[in-house]
Amino acid sequence: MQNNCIINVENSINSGQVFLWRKNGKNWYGVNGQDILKITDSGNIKSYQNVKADFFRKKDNIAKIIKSISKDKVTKKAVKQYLGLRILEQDPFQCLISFIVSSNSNIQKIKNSLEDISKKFGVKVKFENQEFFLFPKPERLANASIDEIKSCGVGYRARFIKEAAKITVKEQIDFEYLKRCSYHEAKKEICQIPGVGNKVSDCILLFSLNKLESFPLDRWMIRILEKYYSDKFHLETKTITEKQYEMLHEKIVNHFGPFAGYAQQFLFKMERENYQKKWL
DNA sequence: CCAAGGCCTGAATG
DNA sequence: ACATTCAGGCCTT
Repeated sequence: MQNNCIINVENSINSGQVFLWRKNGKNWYGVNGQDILKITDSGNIKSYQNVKADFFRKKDNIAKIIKSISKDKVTKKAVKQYLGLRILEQDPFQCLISFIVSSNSNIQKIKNSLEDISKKFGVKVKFENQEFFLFPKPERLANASIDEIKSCGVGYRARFIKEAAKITVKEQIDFEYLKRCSYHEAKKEICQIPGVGNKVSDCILLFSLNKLESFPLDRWMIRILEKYYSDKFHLETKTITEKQYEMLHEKIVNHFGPFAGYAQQFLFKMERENYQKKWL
């Protein structure tokens, strides 16, 4: 019971949720929208803007969640192995752009691109004697040229980024509303944004909009399902169509329950570690 | 509704 | 060296 309350900062940051983070000595520093966060090894957060954000989702009853998602041997093992791994609650706009950038890419490149975007369009600040660039505001990216954005190494995603920023500025998307409404409603809304499909939207919903039943199905998760859950979720085709994705997600929520997103995060972390994949 | 092909980029593979 | 291939997908045909 007590053990379940521990937060493992390292595992949480190094699990493919966030990209603009670096370790300096014992402390982690990261960009979260218009804020910079410092996390000490004991898990205390200091905010550049003095904002009290629940970055580690302490509001979640983690003991209850872990009990809820531990439906089979595989998740039980993953949860035990990476106890303290948490879903992070990020700035929604940064999260949106981050996962548009992530599509058809990999962690190192995503990190590089996002760093370039911050440097080029974000405001430089000093925090604890270190230099940081805040994540650009939607207005700044909405007004940037496609070529300027492309210079950050994002290729064809540049126009998606500009368009997503424009939609945010025009308030055609309301993150505060999306935080409150249902998973399906929020998903429908956010999939309207160009460059945001099934997988990317599930990441945004899980990591910034409070939708814990969201279960991003990327290549790794599909591989994991094939490897450990072939009896429960039979996957025949190589490419997952929209309809199949939807049906698969329904089966997944039926199995793992309303906090399926946590199960996804533990499984993803476990398998990537098994293959010794690099993080930040 | 499904399948196939194209897309920026850079690190890894042959 | 150089050419493929591939990587946390999405969009168009």
